[in-house]
Amino acid sequence: MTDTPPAARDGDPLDQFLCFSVYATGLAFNRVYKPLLDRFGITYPQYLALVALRGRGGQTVSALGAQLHLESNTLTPLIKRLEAAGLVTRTRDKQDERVVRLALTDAGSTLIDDAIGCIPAAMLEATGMQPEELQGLNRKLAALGDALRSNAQP
Amino acid sequence: MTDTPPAARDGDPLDQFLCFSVYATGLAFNRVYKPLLDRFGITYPQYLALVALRGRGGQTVSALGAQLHLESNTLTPLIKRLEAAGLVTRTRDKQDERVVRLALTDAGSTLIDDAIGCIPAAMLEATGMQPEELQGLNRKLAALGDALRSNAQP
DNA sequence: TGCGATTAAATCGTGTGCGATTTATATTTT
DNA sequence: AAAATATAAATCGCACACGATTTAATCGCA
Repeated sequence: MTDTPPAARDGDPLDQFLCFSVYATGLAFNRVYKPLLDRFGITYPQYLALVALRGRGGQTVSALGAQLHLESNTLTPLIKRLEAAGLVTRTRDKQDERVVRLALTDAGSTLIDDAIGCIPAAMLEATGMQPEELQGLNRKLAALGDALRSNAQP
Repeated sequence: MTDTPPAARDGDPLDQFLCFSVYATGLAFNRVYKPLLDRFGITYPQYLALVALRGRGGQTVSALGAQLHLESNTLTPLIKRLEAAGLVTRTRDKQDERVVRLALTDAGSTLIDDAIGCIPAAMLEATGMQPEELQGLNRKLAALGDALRSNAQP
């Protein structure tokens, strides 16, 4: 039993880090999503933005950012690509010209409805796990994310 | 009870997606890590690479990529930045000139030892959770990541 | 032996993330 | 009302990720 090489016995030292599991699982999710989303011509963050806009139209960039935990420096270019693809409209608010209001176009609405119709099921399949187990993991991870955000710098 | 606005009752529709919790928690981890790593002049992926190289010197780019779940298109520039910072050496293997062997410099070894000495404790603090709880989450997430990778395209 | 396949890294282009700054508009204060 | 402050987006530069391709070296096998 003593002839097991250290690397094999210890495994990857990174595997001890929860942050690494989160990081690597995020990469893995992206790789499963990519071929599915490619058929719709969108990226994963764009998919998230469309889902968020489907839930509530007329949102500002800041409000969308609050949902995605992103700011305008990331969102503005992303949204402009969605606008260029004809999926989203950007309109300056008449009451307050500083804010930009976002909405799905008909094409964007149709696309995200179609995507929601097939992608979540494919992703569930790819996890090979039971929905209840994934839901439990989701709750714990969401709590962890909340804790980290509440203890971050700003 | 019927006067609760839908958005408040349902919450963010994205919150139903486990992939989003993974994504958003990854962002949150990064934001806690950033000020800690800034003091060492490295990024989070660079930190992971240094930890992996500390565990085992003389690795090839591919072997490091297997640990990080990344490939040379991502790693080569990252490693070159570590080399430029004097933390890592890149050496062509004499037996097989295709492979590049990586090792920590003394400065790199000292830096990552110092970082390991204080950062994990600070991160644990930032989660506000118990180590056992985080370990359980780590195991479940690692299993999820493995499942996703085994069901991905390549 | 030689030449087509294979392999390891590197390169390139696109799309995020994000700190820092800028621009434009609104609000507050005096 | 004018100046100072605050706020919402946008812009800029840098560092990942990653698909696709390229370059260089090794291998395999007729």
